[in-house]
Amino acid sequence: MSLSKSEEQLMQILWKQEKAFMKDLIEAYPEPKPAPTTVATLLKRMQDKSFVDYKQYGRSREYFPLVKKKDYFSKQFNGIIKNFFNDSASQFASFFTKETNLTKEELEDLKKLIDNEIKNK
Amino acid sequence: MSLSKSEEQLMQILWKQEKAFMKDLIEAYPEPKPAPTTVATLLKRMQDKSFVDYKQYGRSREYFPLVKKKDYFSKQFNGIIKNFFNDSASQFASFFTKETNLTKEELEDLKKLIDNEIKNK
DNA sequence: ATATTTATTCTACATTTGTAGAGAACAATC
DNA sequence: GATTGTTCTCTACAAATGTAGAATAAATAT
Repeated sequence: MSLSKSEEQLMQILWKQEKAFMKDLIEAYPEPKPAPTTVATLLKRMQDKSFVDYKQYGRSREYFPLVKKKDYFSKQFNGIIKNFFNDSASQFASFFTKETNLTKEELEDLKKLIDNEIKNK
Repeated sequence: MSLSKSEEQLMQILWKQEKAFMKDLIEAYPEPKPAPTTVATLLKRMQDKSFVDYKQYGRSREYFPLVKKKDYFSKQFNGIIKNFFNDSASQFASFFTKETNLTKEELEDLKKLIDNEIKNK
Protein backbone atom coordinates (compact mmCIF):
# COMPACT_ATOMS: atom_id res chain seq x y z
CA MET A 1 0.00 0.00 0.00
CA SER A 2 1.39 3.38 -0.83
CA LEU A 3 0.62 7.00 -0.17
CA SER A 4 -1.45 9.30 -2.30
CA LYS A 5 -0.16 12.65 -3.43
CA SER A 6 -1.46 14.68 -0.56
CA GLU A 7 -0.63 12.04 1.97
CA GLU A 8 2.89 12.07 0.68
CA GLN A 9 3.06 15.81 1.03
CA LEU A 10 2.06 15.51 4.64
CA MET A 11 4.53 12.72 5.12
CA GLN A 12 7.29 14.97 3.86
CA ILE A 13 6.39 17.48 6.52
CA LEU A 14 6.35 14.82 9.15
CA TRP A 15 9.70 13.47 8.07
CA LYS A 16 11.16 16.90 8.32
CA GLN A 17 9.78 17.46 11.81
CA GLU A 18 10.39 13.91 12.95
CA LYS A 19 7.45 14.25 15.29
CA ALA A 20 4.79 16.88 15.48
CA PHE A 21 1.48 17.95 16.87
CA MET A 22 -1.39 18.87 14.67
CA LYS A 23 -0.65 22.54 14.88
CA ASP A 24 2.99 22.11 13.89
CA LEU A 25 1.88 20.23 10.84
CA ILE A 26 -0.61 22.84 9.79
CA GLU A 27 1.91 25.53 10.38
CA ALA A 28 4.38 23.84 8.09
CA TYR A 29 1.94 23.81 5.21
CA PRO A 30 2.37 26.51 2.62
CA GLU A 31 -0.49 28.88 2.05
CA PRO A 32 -3.33 28.12 1.56
CA LYS A 33 -3.26 25.86 4.56
CA PRO A 34 -5.72 23.01 4.66
CA ALA A 35 -8.45 22.76 7.28
CA PRO A 36 -7.44 20.87 10.41
CA THR A 37 -10.09 18.30 9.63
CA THR A 38 -8.44 17.68 6.31
CA VAL A 39 -5.12 17.00 7.95
CA ALA A 40 -6.81 14.84 10.53
CA THR A 41 -8.41 12.78 7.80
CA LEU A 42 -5.12 12.34 6.04
CA LEU A 43 -3.40 11.31 9.25
CA LYS A 44 -6.12 8.81 9.93
CA ARG A 45 -5.76 7.26 6.54
CA MET A 46 -2.01 7.19 6.89
CA GLN A 47 -2.40 5.39 10.18
CA ASP A 48 -4.60 2.84 8.52
CA LYS A 49 -1.90 2.34 5.97
CA SER A 50 0.66 2.04 8.77
CA PHE A 51 2.73 4.99 7.75
CA VAL A 52 2.32 7.01 10.90
CA ASP A 53 1.45 6.50 14.50
CA TYR A 54 1.14 8.84 17.46
CA LYS A 55 1.76 9.16 21.12
CA GLN A 56 -1.06 10.53 23.20
CA TYR A 57 0.19 13.46 25.23
CA GLY A 58 -2.52 14.52 27.58
CA ARG A 59 -5.10 16.04 25.39
CA SER A 60 -3.47 15.88 22.00
CA ARG A 61 -1.28 13.64 19.92
CA GLU A 62 2.23 13.72 18.80
CA TYR A 63 2.45 12.12 15.41
CA PHE A 64 5.51 10.43 14.05
CA PRO A 65 6.45 8.47 10.93
CA LEU A 66 6.62 4.72 11.03
CA VAL A 67 8.47 4.51 7.77
CA LYS A 68 11.85 6.00 7.16
CA LYS A 69 12.05 8.46 4.36
CA LYS A 70 14.95 6.63 2.86
CA ASP A 71 13.14 3.34 2.84
CA TYR A 72 10.07 4.85 1.31
CA PHE A 73 12.15 6.53 -1.30
CA SER A 74 14.06 3.38 -2.11
CA LYS A 75 10.88 1.54 -2.79
CA GLN A 76 9.54 4.28 -5.03
CA PHE A 77 12.77 4.57 -6.81
CA ASN A 78 13.11 0.89 -7.47
CA GLY A 79 9.65 0.84 -8.91
CA ILE A 80 10.56 3.57 -11.32
CA ILE A 81 13.78 1.95 -12.30
CA LYS A 82 11.92 -1.23 -13.00
CA ASN A 83 9.44 0.44 -15.27
CA PHE A 84 11.65 2.83 -17.08
CA PHE A 85 14.98 1.14 -17.20
CA ASN A 86 14.06 -2.41 -17.46
CA ASP A 87 15.17 -3.02 -13.94
CA SER A 88 18.71 -2.04 -14.73
CA ALA A 89 20.23 0.41 -12.32
CA SER A 90 23.26 0.92 -14.46
CA GLN A 91 21.10 1.76 -17.43
CA PHE A 92 19.51 4.36 -15.25
CA ALA A 93 22.86 5.64 -14.12
CA SER A 94 23.88 6.28 -17.65
CA PHE A 95 20.70 8.18 -18.30
CA PHE A 96 21.19 10.12 -15.16
CA THR A 97 24.68 11.36 -15.83
CA LYS A 98 23.68 12.50 -19.25
CA GLU A 99 20.36 14.07 -18.52
CA THR A 100 20.93 15.71 -15.22
CA ASN A 101 22.66 19.00 -15.13
CA LEU A 102 25.47 18.37 -12.77
CA THR A 103 28.31 20.80 -12.69
CA LYS A 104 31.83 19.73 -13.34
CA GLU A 105 32.53 19.84 -9.62
CA GLU A 106 29.58 17.71 -8.77
CA LEU A 107 30.63 15.20 -11.33
CA GLU A 108 34.12 15.12 -9.86
CA ASP A 109 32.67 14.55 -6.43
CA LEU A 110 30.50 11.82 -7.75
CA LYS A 111 33.48 10.17 -9.32
CA LYS A 112 35.25 10.13 -6.00
CA LEU A 113 32.23 8.60 -4.39
CA ILE A 114 32.16 5.90 -6.93
CA ASP A 115 35.81 5.22 -6.49
CA ASN A 116 35.16 4.77 -2.86
CA GLU A 117 32.38 2.35 -3.55
CA ILE A 118 34.59 0.38 -5.85
CA LYS A 119 37.17 0.02 -3.14
CA ASN A 120 34.54 -1.33 -0.79
CA LYS A 121 33.76 -4.18 -3.12
CA MET B 1 -1.73 16.62 -15.57
CA SER B 2 -0.19 13.25 -15.04
CA LEU B 3 -1.06 9.63 -15.52
CA SER B 4 -2.61 7.32 -12.99
CA LYS B 5 -1.07 3.97 -12.16
CA SER B 6 -2.96 1.92 -14.67
CA GLU B 7 -2.71 4.57 -17.33
CA GLU B 8 0.99 4.56 -16.84
CA GLN B 9 1.13 0.82 -17.21
CA LEU B 10 -0.64 1.10 -20.52
CA MET B 11 1.65 3.90 -21.53
CA GLN B 12 4.63 1.68 -20.90
CA ILE B 13 3.21 -0.86 -23.30
CA LEU B 14 2.59 1.80 -25.87
CA TRP B 15 6.08 3.18 -25.54
CA LYS B 16 7.47 -0.26 -26.08
CA GLN B 17 5.39 -0.83 -29.18
CA GLU B 18 5.72 2.72 -30.44
CA LYS B 19 2.35 2.36 -32.08
CA ALA B 20 -0.26 -0.29 -31.69
CA PHE B 21 -3.78 -1.40 -32.33
CA MET B 22 -6.11 -2.34 -29.56
CA LYS B 23 -5.38 -6.00 -29.91
CA ASP B 24 -1.63 -5.52 -29.73
CA LEU B 25 -2.07 -3.64 -26.52
CA ILE B 26 -4.25 -6.26 -24.96
CA GLU B 27 -1.91 -8.95 -26.08
CA ALA B 28 0.97 -7.23 -24.37
CA TYR B 29 -0.78 -7.21 -21.03
CA PRO B 30 0.24 -9.88 -18.61
CA GLU B 31 -2.42 -12.27 -17.39
CA PRO B 32 -5.09 -11.53 -16.32
CA LYS B 33 -5.69 -9.29 -19.26
CA PRO B 34 -8.13 -6.46 -18.83
CA ALA B 35 -11.37 -6.26 -20.77
CA PRO B 36 -11.07 -4.37 -24.06
CA THR B 37 -13.52 -1.84 -22.73
CA THR B 38 -11.21 -1.17 -19.87
CA VAL B 39 -8.32 -0.48 -22.18
CA ALA B 40 -10.57 1.66 -24.33
CA THR B 41 -11.55 3.73 -21.32
CA LEU B 42 -7.96 4.22 -20.34
CA LEU B 43 -6.99 5.23 -23.85
CA LYS B 44 -9.82 7.70 -23.95
CA ARG B 45 -8.73 9.28 -20.72
CA MET B 46 -5.16 9.38 -21.86
CA GLN B 47 -6.26 11.15 -24.99
CA ASP B 48 -8.08 13.71 -22.92
CA LYS B 49 -4.88 14.23 -21.01
CA SER B 50 -2.99 14.54 -24.30
CA PHE B 51 -0.73 11.60 -23.74
CA VAL B 52 -1.80 9.57 -26.71
CA ASP B 53 -3.42 10.03 -30.05
CA TYR B 54 -4.31 7.70 -32.89
CA LYS B 55 -4.44 7.39 -36.60
CA GLN B 56 -7.61 6.00 -38.08
CA TYR B 57 -6.76 3.08 -40.34
CA GLY B 58 -9.83 1.91 -42.09
CA ARG B 59 -12.07 0.79 -39.30
CA SER B 60 -9.70 0.67 -36.38
CA ARG B 61 -7.13 2.88 -34.79
CA GLU B 62 -3.48 2.83 -34.41
CA TYR B 63 -2.59 4.44 -31.14
CA PHE B 64 0.68 6.15 -30.46
CA PRO B 65 2.25 8.13 -27.62
CA LEU B 66 2.36 11.88 -27.77
CA VAL B 67 4.88 12.13 -24.99
CA LYS B 68 8.33 10.65 -25.12
CA LYS B 69 9.14 8.20 -22.42
CA LYS B 70 12.29 10.02 -21.59
CA ASP B 71 10.52 13.32 -21.18
CA TYR B 72 7.86 11.81 -19.04
CA PHE B 73 10.44 10.12 -16.93
CA SER B 74 12.49 13.25 -16.54
CA LYS B 75 9.55 15.10 -15.18
CA GLN B 76 8.72 12.36 -12.71
CA PHE B 77 12.26 12.06 -11.68
CA ASN B 78 12.76 15.73 -11.10
CA GLY B 79 9.70 15.82 -8.94
CA ILE B 80 11.08 13.06 -6.78
CA ILE B 81 14.45 14.67 -6.52
CA LYS B 82 12.81 17.86 -5.46
CA ASN B 83 10.84 16.20 -2.69
CA PHE B 84 13.38 13.79 -1.41
CA PHE B 85 16.68 15.44 -2.01
CA ASN B 86 15.90 19.01 -1.57
CA ASP B 87 16.20 19.62 -5.25
CA SER B 88 19.81 18.57 -5.26
CA ALA B 89 20.77 16.11 -7.95
CA SER B 90 24.18 15.53 -6.53
CA GLN B 91 22.73 14.74 -3.15
CA PHE B 92 20.67 12.17 -4.91
CA ALA B 93 23.68 10.84 -6.76
CA SER B 94 25.46 10.18 -3.55
CA PHE B 95 22.48 8.32 -2.19
CA PHE B 96 22.24 6.37 -5.36
CA THR B 97 25.79 5.08 -5.48
CA LYS B 98 25.56 3.95 -1.91
CA GLU B 99 22.13 2.41 -1.90
CA THR B 100 21.96 0.75 -5.24
CA ASN B 101 23.60 -2.57 -5.70
CA LEU B 102 25.81 -1.98 -8.63
CA THR B 103 28.52 -4.47 -9.35
CA LYS B 104 32.11 -3.44 -9.50
CA GLU B 105 31.98 -3.56 -13.27
CA GLU B 106 28.92 -1.36 -13.44
CA LEU B 107 30.56 1.11 -11.17
CA GLU B 108 33.64 1.15 -13.37
CA ASP B 109 31.48 1.74 -16.39
CA LEU B 110 29.69 4.50 -14.64
CA LYS B 111 32.96 6.11 -13.76
CA LYS B 112 33.94 6.11 -17.39
CA LEU B 113 30.66 7.68 -18.30
CA ILE B 114 31.18 10.40 -15.81
CA ASP B 115 34.66 11.01 -17.04
CA ASN B 116 33.23 11.48 -20.45
CA GLU B 117 30.72 13.95 -19.18
CA ILE B 118 33.40 15.88 -17.41
CA LYS B 119 35.31 16.17 -20.64
CA ASN B 120 32.27 17.58 -22.36
CA LYS B 121 32.02 20.45 -19.92
C1' DA C 1 -25.12 -14.05 -46.61
C1' DT C 2 -24.67 -15.52 -41.77
C1' DA C 3 -22.09 -16.22 -37.75
C1' DT C 4 -18.30 -14.82 -35.19
C1' DT C 5 -14.91 -11.87 -33.60
C1' DT C 6 -13.14 -7.22 -32.65
C1' DA C 7 -13.17 -2.32 -31.69
C1' DT C 8 -15.72 1.61 -30.08
C1' DT C 9 -18.93 4.32 -27.44
C1' DC C 10 -21.95 4.81 -23.60
C1' DT C 11 -23.11 3.97 -19.26
C1' DA C 12 -22.27 2.38 -14.67
C1' DC C 13 -20.57 1.48 -10.36
C1' DA C 14 -17.26 0.59 -6.53
C1' DT C 15 -13.04 2.46 -4.53
C1' DT C 16 -9.81 5.94 -3.51
C1' DT C 17 -8.59 10.60 -2.98
C1' DG C 18 -9.07 15.58 -1.73
C1' DT C 19 -11.35 18.45 1.09
C1' DA C 20 -13.99 19.99 4.81
C1' DG C 21 -18.39 21.03 7.96
C1' DA C 22 -20.79 19.72 12.52
C1' DG C 23 -20.39 18.45 16.77
C1' DA C 24 -18.03 16.81 21.00
C1' DA C 25 -14.43 17.09 24.34
C1' DC C 26 -11.07 19.48 26.28
C1' DA C 27 -7.62 23.31 27.20
C1' DA C 28 -6.30 27.89 27.95
C1' DT C 29 -7.57 32.42 29.22
C1' DC C 30 -9.80 36.48 31.01
C1' DG D 1 -16.54 29.47 35.27
C1' DA D 2 -17.84 31.40 30.69
C1' DT D 3 -15.54 32.15 26.38
C1' DT D 4 -12.45 30.93 22.91
C1' DG D 5 -9.49 28.06 20.56
C1' DT D 6 -7.77 23.26 19.47
C1' DT D 7 -8.15 18.61 18.20
C1' DC D 8 -10.63 14.64 17.24
C1' DT D 9 -14.42 11.76 15.28
C1' DC D 10 -18.10 11.31 12.15
C1' DT D 11 -20.13 12.25 8.11
C1' DA D 12 -20.28 13.91 3.46
C1' DC D 13 -19.51 14.72 -1.05
C1' DA D 14 -17.21 15.71 -5.53
C1' DA D 15 -13.53 14.18 -8.48
C1' DA D 16 -10.48 10.70 -10.06
C1' DT D 17 -9.50 5.95 -10.82
C1' DG D 18 -10.15 0.95 -11.89
C1' DT D 19 -12.95 -1.96 -14.10
C1' DA D 20 -16.25 -3.62 -17.20
C1' DG D 21 -21.23 -4.78 -19.27
C1' DA D 22 -24.57 -3.57 -23.22
C1' DA D 23 -25.17 -2.09 -27.47
C1' DT D 24 -23.44 -1.17 -31.86
C1' DA D 25 -20.81 -1.41 -35.99
C1' DA D 26 -17.77 -3.22 -38.81
C1' DA D 27 -14.28 -7.12 -40.28
C1' DT D 28 -13.48 -11.92 -41.04
C1' DA D 29 -14.34 -16.53 -41.59
C1' DT D 30 -17.27 -20.19 -43.26
